Amino acid sequence: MPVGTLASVKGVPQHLLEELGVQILLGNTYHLYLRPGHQAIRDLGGLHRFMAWKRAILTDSGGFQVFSLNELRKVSENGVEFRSHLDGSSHLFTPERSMEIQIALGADIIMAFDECTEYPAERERVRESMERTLRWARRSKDYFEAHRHEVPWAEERQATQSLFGIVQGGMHPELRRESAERTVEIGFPGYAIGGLSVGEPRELTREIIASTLPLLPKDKPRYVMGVGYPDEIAEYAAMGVDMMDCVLPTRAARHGLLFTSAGRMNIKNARYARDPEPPDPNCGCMVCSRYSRAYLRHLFVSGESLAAVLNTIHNLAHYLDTMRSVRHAIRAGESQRNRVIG
RNA sequence: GCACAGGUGGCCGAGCGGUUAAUGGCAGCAGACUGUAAAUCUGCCGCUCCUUGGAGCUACGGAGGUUCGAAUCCUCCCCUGUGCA
Repeated sequence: MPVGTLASVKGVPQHLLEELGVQILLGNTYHLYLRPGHQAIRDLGGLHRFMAWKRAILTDSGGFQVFSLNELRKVSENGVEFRSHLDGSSHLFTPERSMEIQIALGADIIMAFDECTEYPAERERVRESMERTLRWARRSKDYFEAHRHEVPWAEERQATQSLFGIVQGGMHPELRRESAERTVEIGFPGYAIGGLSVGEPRELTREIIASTLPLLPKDKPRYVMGVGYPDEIAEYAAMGVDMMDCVLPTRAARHGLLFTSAGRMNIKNARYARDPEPPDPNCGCMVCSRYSRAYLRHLFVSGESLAAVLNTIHNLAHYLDTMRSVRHAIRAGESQRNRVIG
């Protein structure tokens, strides 16, 4: 899932995202609440209509901002008090508030309000945080079920709109287990593993995913939040992860880092100044089939906004291709198995 | 010709007797980025060596001078800008 925090995948218009084959976008509760405001979006017919995107949308609950806005927030049992990064004003996010906003945005998948625990953290601190996330999950679900119909588009969306729970528990497998089991107990149509990619070694990320995944129902979507590099997402998918989101392809693109079949490529490097090759000769995307490294480098070092646009398109294409090949492999594997079984 | 104001490292621009290889910014080179406070951030950036940390050399228009010590003070010269002839 490409990340479009502010109802926009920075630099890439929706029709191009469709052309790239993007099926679902991620938006953010906290940001859209601050601007333009969830009421405005609701009044404009919901986030899909507002941003002219007919395909699926998932909204994050604001839980990650509990982590990322570390300096600007205060966590209590009731919720989190944020100081807006835009103007410094104070805002209280509770599970109920997060649900209210997300219902008003009207995404297809909305996320329970959680606390993304920082790393490193003392075991007790992680446990406390995990317990709070569980209580918030309960409250999120209760509010969602009681109020999900209070939007103009409730009927058409009712059958499909769903609330996902989020597993926390830091880097402690036992806490992850407990979090997973109790989240499943609450019952959601899909489950996320949160609290990863917060600065821990990549090896740890994989271990936690590996140990947590089997604890989540196989017949429900399993979503790892905030990962990863191309090789990582393929690996996680192979482990059984169904969904992932990450700002990496888009942010890195804006910073001049391209992901290619040969690995990372810092397109701003001087060595590409006279390189007529496409960024990735093995990539069939609309950027690689048309532009050279030399041109992309020129755009980047010149500060042309087209650089961000083209780099982002390529990186998204690369990520989407990666996932497409994962799907093909899965299908091939299934037919292989069916053949064996059949 | 006269009067002011200036000439600083690739560029712009601080410094105006010592702690100054010389603040900043730009340009340049490289790195980071993982549920987006990110078109951001970090490092390097006179030359040559040993390569932790150092050593040597060359530098603030030019040439002299004052001083223990000068980009900083003095003299002359060159150049640039503005104004007046």
